[in-house]
Amino acid sequence: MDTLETRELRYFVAVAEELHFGRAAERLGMAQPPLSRAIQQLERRLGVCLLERNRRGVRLTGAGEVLLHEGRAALDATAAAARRTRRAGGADNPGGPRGRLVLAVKAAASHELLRKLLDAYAAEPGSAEIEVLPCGICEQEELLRDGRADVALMHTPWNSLAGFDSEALTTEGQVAVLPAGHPLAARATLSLADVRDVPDLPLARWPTHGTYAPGPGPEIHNQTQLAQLIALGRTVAVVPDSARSWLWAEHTAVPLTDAPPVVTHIVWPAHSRSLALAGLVRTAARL
Amino acid sequence: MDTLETRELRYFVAVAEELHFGRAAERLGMAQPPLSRAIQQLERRLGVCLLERNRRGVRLTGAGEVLLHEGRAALDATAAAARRTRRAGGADNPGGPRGRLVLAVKAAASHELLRKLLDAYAAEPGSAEIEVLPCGICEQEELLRDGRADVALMHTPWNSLAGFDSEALTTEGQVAVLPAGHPLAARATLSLADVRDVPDLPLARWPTHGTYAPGPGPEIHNQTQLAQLIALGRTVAVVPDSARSWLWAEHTAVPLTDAPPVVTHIVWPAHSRSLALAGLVRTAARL
DNA sequence: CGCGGTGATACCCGGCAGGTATGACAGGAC
DNA sequence: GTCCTGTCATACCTGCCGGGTATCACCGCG
Repeated sequence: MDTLETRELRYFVAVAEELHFGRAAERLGMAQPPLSRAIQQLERRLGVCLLERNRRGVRLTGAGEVLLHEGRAALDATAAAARRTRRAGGADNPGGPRGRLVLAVKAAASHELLRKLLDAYAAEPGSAEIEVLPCGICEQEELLRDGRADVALMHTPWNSLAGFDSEALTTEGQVAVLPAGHPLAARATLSLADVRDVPDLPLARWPTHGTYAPGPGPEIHNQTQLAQLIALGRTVAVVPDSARSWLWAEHTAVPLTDAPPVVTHIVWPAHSRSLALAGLVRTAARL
Repeated sequence: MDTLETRELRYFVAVAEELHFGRAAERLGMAQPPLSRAIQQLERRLGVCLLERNRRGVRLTGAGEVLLHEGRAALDATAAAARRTRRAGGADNPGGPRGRLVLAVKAAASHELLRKLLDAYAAEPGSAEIEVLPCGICEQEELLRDGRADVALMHTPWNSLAGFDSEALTTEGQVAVLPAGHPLAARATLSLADVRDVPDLPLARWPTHGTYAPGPGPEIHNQTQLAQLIALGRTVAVVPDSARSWLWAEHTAVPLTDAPPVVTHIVWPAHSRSLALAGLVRTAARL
């Protein structure tokens, strides 16, 4: 009578994202009429109008917005249930590996810490196998939510940690990375205002969920590209202390006095009950 | 091919909780054979053995345990999606009430704070209607997860806050509530060890998720009952400072020196995006 | 005024969810 | 041993509903 099926949620999320029944149906691999009917049924069953059909296109109502957000969360949760169950399935042999953990890390961040953590955990008795999944910083939350990863190393203030359990591991300051020859590179320290307003060195921009904030600086896709652009004297970047390990000879790092400190956390889904995960977190907390 | 339907999750959770196909089928309002078949299909599709069928009864495998936990979370999420969408449906008229918020509070806790919060929020321009949902302290987390409530006032260390966003509001100490005539009632302060080891006054026990921890003290169902048992000289209780407001003349409250402080938080689902909720949290933070 | 593009409707069909009847098997009472 | 009982699995049937195709109704636009 009143329990949503995941099929219905999948359909609605597709329509709400495309705002177009035809395209949504194509994405779902089905014809348009059954999709229309399914959405109508959904609206009737919920007793709520989800979409506003103007003759030209479709718009979300308030309730539609709510269902889009909540539905995505629910779909993530069911996908996570399936994935984690599948992964737990192989490890039914007692005495064998106590499961496998997937650890999501931002590519090339916290090398040092990651190495120490993996070594220390591998030395624990009865430790599980750890699969390291490199990814962009914005994907980590999604990976944890939909079960593709079990645990992640995240960095505030960039990641939000909302909805997860976490434990802080290390704190570090931030530095400005400048071309070695630049006048500012001679300074002992800088402030954020200093590096934001250099007319010949616009601040590099990183993508957030695939899109770039507006600004004069170049759009950065990866760390190598950033390093090159700095070396060429085209931009400046603000990065955590530990990033000094990948600097070139043509780079100079100057400490920033007023940049927010970067805290590395180990993060996992709040309801997790995995023994292997508990062991990894305990090991991390002892580092 | 690989996406779980909520129907399958509902079925599996029922079987995993009952550990008995017949009873689970009855609970689900269906016959046993289709249920058996559905679970077999689920196992085949996941490629994982979930249940160990010994001729006498059923047991969960490791993967089954995982699916029970994750599946419950997924079912809660879909139920929350349905409920929140339904509730958002009424408020489609712009200019009308900006939605309605359901606030879960432990019955009879934080009277004072609640009153101040409701008054302050009602005075805000454009504030939503607040429905107060009294409940036991253990139900609050479930209510938030499955969408029956949007926001709650919780009290650490009893509630866990894991998986939610929260903001601390007030901190208070705890007191021991004793019969007025008892020798300990004459003391200016007490320690936890003092009240735990009184032979004639065993510490009252509150239920946790419907069950009681073992111990000598009486099992308490509600606050009135507790008050009466204390007045009769049958038990002693440890409660937050603010509970002084409901004490009887026959009660004496003595501050505890080493009890953990009780922090009242306002708590909401981490992914919530409701304007009304944001307003309420802002109001609470200013108190 | 036709034409293209949108979502809705009408109708049909096949698969699968669900029911009933029954089987297979283990354990207990005697 | 032989019942009987309680368990889950199998066999088979049926009706519903999810999905497909064809078509309609409507609007905006050249």
